[in-house]
Amino acid sequence: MNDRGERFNPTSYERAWRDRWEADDLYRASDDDTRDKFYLLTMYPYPSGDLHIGHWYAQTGPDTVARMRRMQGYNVMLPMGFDSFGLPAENAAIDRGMDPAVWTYANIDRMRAQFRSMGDMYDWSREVVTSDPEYYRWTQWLFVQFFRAGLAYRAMAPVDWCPKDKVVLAREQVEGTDRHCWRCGTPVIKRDLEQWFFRITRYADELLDFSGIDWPEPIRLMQTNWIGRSEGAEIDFAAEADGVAPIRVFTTRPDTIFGATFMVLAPEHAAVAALTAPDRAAEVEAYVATARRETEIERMSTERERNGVFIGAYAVNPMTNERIPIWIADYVLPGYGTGAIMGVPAHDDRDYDFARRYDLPIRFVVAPRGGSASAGEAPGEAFLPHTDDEVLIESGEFTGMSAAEGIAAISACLAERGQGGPSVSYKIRDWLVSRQRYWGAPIPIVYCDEHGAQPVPEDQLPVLLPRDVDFVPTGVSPLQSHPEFLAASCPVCGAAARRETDTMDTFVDSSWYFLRYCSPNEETRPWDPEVVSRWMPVDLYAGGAEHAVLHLMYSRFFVKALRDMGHLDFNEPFTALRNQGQILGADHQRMSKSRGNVVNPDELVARYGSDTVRCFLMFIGPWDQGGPWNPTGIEGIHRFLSRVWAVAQASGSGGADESAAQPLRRLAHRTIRDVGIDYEAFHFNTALSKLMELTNALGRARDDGLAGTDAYGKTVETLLLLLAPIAPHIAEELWTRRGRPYSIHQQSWPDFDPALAAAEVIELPVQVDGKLRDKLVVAPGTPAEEIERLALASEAVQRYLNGRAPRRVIQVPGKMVNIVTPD
RNA sequence: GCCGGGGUGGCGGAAUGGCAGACGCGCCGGACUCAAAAUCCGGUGAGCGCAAGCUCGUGUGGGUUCGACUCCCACCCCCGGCACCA
Repeated sequence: MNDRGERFNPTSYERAWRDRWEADDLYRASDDDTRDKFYLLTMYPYPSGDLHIGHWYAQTGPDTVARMRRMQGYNVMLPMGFDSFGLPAENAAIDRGMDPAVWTYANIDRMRAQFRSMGDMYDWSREVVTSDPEYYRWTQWLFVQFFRAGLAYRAMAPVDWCPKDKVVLAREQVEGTDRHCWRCGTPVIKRDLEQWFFRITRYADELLDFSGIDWPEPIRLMQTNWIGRSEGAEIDFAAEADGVAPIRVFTTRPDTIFGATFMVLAPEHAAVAALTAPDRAAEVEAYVATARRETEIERMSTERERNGVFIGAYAVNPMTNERIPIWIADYVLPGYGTGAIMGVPAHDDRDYDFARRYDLPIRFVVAPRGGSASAGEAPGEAFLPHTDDEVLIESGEFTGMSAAEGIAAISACLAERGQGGPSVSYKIRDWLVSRQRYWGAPIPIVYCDEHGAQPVPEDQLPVLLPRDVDFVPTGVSPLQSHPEFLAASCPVCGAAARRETDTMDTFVDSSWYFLRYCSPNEETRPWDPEVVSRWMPVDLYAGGAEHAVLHLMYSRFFVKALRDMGHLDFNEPFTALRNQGQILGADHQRMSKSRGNVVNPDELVARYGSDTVRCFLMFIGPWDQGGPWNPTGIEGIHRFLSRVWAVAQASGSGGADESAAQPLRRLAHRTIRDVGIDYEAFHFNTALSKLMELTNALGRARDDGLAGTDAYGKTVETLLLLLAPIAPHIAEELWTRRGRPYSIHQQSWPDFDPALAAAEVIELPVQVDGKLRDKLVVAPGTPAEEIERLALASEAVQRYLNGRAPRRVIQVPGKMVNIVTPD
């Protein structure tokens, strides 16, 4: 012991405080609190085994904000849980013979303990584990609601199939550009299988509307692009073949129809077989077969040459009445638009390449207004008109119109003639939710020979996942070979029926977990609607940007669909969203066990304590930026907290000069103002730098003999209150050591006095021609004329002015003076 | 290719039209010590100068402005997303 108190030793008290906070239920969020609620959600983790430093990074920022909100008087809920269904558990079962449930729950136990060492203010009484039957019972219940509402349906869809293992592979189990099976290396093939879908496309337009939610612009753009709304027209081209219906194409540029010189169908298009001329059949069949075998990656590649085959049939352009040849080519995708296009080579890059390759006519029908481009000339490249400076040419009655006018007029004309009309296409597809996997929530459907697919009655939920299954890879899902699981009876007629063996995508689990947190113990319904409408929507959601178009869009879809079914009374799940950056390995690569670059925080916590690790992570840079892991500098943060320790325990003798401590008091008020702003904006690094400045100022004041002043003591307590959200343990320890009442986390956030926070004197830079030459020290509010007089009187300014009168004097009040010299 | 984010000392970063480099790391010097560690104090963008001070400096090249890291135009590089969507 010395006069600065005992040594800073966080391990001596951190754990004890966490135990006490937990024993006292300090963070229990009450449903009946009358204060304003603040629901802060962080993305729950997959229980992969151990927490890594990235989890600490992601969680510490939101915890800091949650703690400040609580001190500001909000009823804060910060829940935590586990997204515990998924492939890694099943892999552990296959590779190591472990029961996926045993593996998963052991990981959860370990991670829960690691989470507790962070000191975050989670309300663990609300914990949600998605693989618990008490949870997935309601995931299944939701599936049934979607099914009844027509939002869940079954359809054939191509899936990746390993011909050696005879098993359906998930997208992430297909590796490399040659698309081989991750287990045996055999190239995968496409197979059509019955799959379950959620009809998210029904909400495409509403999902494009982000009004009223405060989300990062990049995320909104990613979702917008993913949904990919395009306005245009559908146009019927009569087929020159007996008994074949007109072929409908989708185009965003109906104004260019007079330039359509051929038609291209996707190889999968339903009309191909009927249209193909006998002498073309062999070539067409070969092409279709190749396209079907081809991998998505090959087909999607923009590098490859566009190729196709003529099918020996013709269609009629409804505007020109010309016969145009029909081709098939794999650059036309079966799933977008109508799977058929009109080829306008003069005004579309892809059609241009195709026409050049196969010597198809290229006809210009759009030209610059007043320009002299003539049709029929071989162009250097296709050009895409997109402004009103261009007009239609060679387009019959539409010649002379702008592109926009042409789109409207031609669409209207086609509609009038019953040959199509305005139309909208989307890139987004319905959400494929079935997985041919074991470790997920079973899809609650049974198949009856008589009544088809029937939902399991709600009072029979959950459909429990059997535990006594064999994980030796046999090529089929373990559920397929489990007779007791398969056997069911039809809910309609009671006859023997077969149970669905597919399980749900884990993104279904995570599309509603934030609702379950509100009333996690409901046994007769998924949530209590009253409690949900009290807590929801989430006020602030913090997590990684990698979920921009998956989880974050699925959750929006769920909320909108459940609203329309009458289960919810709001439109959006997450009012505000903030994305943290990603902590990369020291090698600048994404952290992963296989790369061996994962940083485990446990040993850092053991060495420096939780507060130091928290502060260090928040100090290394802007929270939304992330970056490669580099522990250099953690000592500096440890020193900072050690200085906090020292200045908080300094004691002074009486008779200290209170007025000499006035600058310290002013700095304290300024710091209250600035740190509050920074925490709210997730600028934790600059908040900490201001706390360091305040701490350093306290150290100087102590060395100047001011430790006994009232201002010093007040400033120490201010420092502890501002530090409490980001370094909760040391703040509590020092607070109670000063004899202040437990707990600092139940204190009010300090107020600042704007008069004290304002600067007492201003140091005003004086520039000559924009270059700094001198500084003036003036009181705030000094009149401009006085400042100008002082600036012009400056010796340095006089030297540059050299006897001349200034041409101009520019002042920015409180900021600077600039003197502009003549010439 | 398209969309988004970014590029500032030896390093992490601060400043979003007004003193570039706050805060911290590292390094250099000093105090304390028999010595070291720890701690504390001072210095630390580059160049020139004994100094006062001057010049240059925020990816590159232009521009706007009294004044640009910040705004505009063109380009280079790094990271992320999408990728034949008609």
